[in-house]
Amino acid sequence: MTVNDDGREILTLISDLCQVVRCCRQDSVFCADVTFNQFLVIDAVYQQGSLKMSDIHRKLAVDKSTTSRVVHPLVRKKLVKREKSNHDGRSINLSLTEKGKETHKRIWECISDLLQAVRKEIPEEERHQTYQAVGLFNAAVRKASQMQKLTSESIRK
Amino acid sequence: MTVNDDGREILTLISDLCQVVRCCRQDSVFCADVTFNQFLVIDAVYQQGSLKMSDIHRKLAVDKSTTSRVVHPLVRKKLVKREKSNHDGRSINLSLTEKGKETHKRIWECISDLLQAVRKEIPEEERHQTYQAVGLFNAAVRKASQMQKLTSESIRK
DNA sequence: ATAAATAGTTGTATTATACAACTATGACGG
DNA sequence: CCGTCATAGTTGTATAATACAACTATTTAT
Repeated sequence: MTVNDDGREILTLISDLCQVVRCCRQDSVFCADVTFNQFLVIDAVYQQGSLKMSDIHRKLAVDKSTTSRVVHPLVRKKLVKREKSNHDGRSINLSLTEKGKETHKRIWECISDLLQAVRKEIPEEERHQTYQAVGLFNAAVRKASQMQKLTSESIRK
Repeated sequence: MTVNDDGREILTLISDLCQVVRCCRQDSVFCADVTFNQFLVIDAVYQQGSLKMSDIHRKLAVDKSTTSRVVHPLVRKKLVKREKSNHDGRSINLSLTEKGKETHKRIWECISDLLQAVRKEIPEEERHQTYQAVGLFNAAVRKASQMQKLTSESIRK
């Protein structure tokens, strides 16, 4: 396989990943009226007990404005609570309300089915290796994108 | 690792994939004023020489209306040509214009850098196995999603 | 004390996407 | 041959995700 063939294979994988990501995003819509992005926030806060907006922004790797817009409906739905930080007047801490914890539980039950179904589609002896490889691929694309972005930015200067 | 741990690991992988997919979509914006989706269409038509709208719809796995809306700007930009099919009065064939072919070439040169950068981030002896594993993961998520959708639809009935 | 950096919000805009409803055409069965 | 069903594609409508820019308020560094 030549260098160019690898390129095409990687593009095909990325294209397929786009579809797969879209599938996952859809599946969440019929569960507790929470989008996939919103669930990622709820889940992140759930795991940590409490998170700052800037933590979410970094963890999801989206713009601060996007973080604001994903979190706001969760506050409005009273799933998430926001409080000014004690240490930093700019900072806001997020935590789950009781309702938020119940919602997380319900969504996790929903999404667990999907995740277990995914798990079962992968032969048992290949699971660990598959997870490793997907993680490696993720890291590779992320790093390559960052390098590309820096290159493009320095070209613009 | 328990069943639930696997679920969480799969969710983490999917979440990271969302970010990675977003990175890829962004990188295309500064290249020939064509979005990533539009490039996927151009690329698909380029590889085949000619494709029907329904082929694109199936290949990208998006709604027919989405196919319409991704293709239309390409026709407007004169990168893609649409012609009524000889065999089926409903069907439309797409092919690249000369300008479209040139644009494909330029974008491919752009995106090749990214793809090669991704390639280099993966140790040589692990490349093939990584591509295989990502493909397997893609197929697993896709299949699981489809089964989930069917289950949810039959529950609604 | 001042400048620079950070946290977060809001304005603005683009892109992607799906569901529903529609028209036009083709396939199929009676 | 005709009616029904299916398919191809478009358009209306709407939601969600997302980023850049500009802003305010607060913290940090000089």
